Amino acid sequence: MTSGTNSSAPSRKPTRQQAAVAELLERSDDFTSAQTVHARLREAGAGVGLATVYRTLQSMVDAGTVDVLRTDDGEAVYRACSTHHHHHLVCRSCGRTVEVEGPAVEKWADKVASEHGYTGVTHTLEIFGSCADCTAADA
Amino acid sequence: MTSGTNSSAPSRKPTRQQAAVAELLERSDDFTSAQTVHARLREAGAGVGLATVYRTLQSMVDAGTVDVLRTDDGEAVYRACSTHHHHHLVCRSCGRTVEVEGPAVEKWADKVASEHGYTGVTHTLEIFGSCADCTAADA
DNA sequence: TCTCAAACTGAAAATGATTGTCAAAACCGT
DNA sequence: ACGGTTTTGACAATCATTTTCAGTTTGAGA
Repeated sequence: MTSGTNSSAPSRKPTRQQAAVAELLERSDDFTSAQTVHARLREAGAGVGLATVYRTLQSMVDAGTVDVLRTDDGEAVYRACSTHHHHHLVCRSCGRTVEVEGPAVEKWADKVASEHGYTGVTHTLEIFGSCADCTAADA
Repeated sequence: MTSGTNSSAPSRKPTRQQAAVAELLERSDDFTSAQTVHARLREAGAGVGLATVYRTLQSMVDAGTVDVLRTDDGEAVYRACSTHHHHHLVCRSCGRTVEVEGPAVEKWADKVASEHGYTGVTHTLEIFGSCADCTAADA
């Protein structure tokens, strides 16, 4: 129900395709959709099946090595991120992303939730804006 | 490009279908998907076309009378909310939703963003957990 | 009230991301 | 090399959402 690929095993050696997806993500700074990853890999010669891209991305999310969020139109986008808890400051135009932390926010969310009797609390927080370069370009 | 239905006009009298969708949302406490709204209206006798449900929901979002967010699987869900800026505390099991405010969080987000040179900042923040009732039921 | 154009509706078809299927291919330990 | 397990990938199936387009409704004016 969680992954289907591997669940609790110490993780095998990544296959060529898995490595390709992982490396592509490492190289790009912004969130990238599965479709785009697939297209880029194809262009780069190292073709990887679309289904495999989705599967790999999912297991990476499960493994916590990749963050995922949804664009306004519901498309899932992925990004290789640091493993500790953080949030994202994303440029609305170019996608440039900065990881940010806000310990105070975490505490606030937990407090508010427990005040209302909620347990097992998690939260999502993304900040959007126009980065300096894009703001300048718009002028 | 924004709505197609109405954009800057002082808004006409709502049609029977639009009223039906609006009333249904008013009556339900939790976030509801377009598909569900459509199904409920159909059951209730007052049938409204699926396309119309989507169109109506969208213009309500544009008008700011309804909040929208995405479930984990990317489905859009809607809820009639107060018009001032707020966030949601949503029960993961039953969907029970509480509107919460966090002025400090707003300021923090703006500050962090501007520190990184981002302008025109917006953000999304949702808190998920298991409400008291559901936590009890699980025991 | 009659008329016409603009706005609205809805059934059906189109779209597009994501997932499921399943036979072939890559791997692994023996 | 051999049998068993895992992964892959082309393709079909799903499913929410959008678009199309012809028929209906609405509103302002004659």
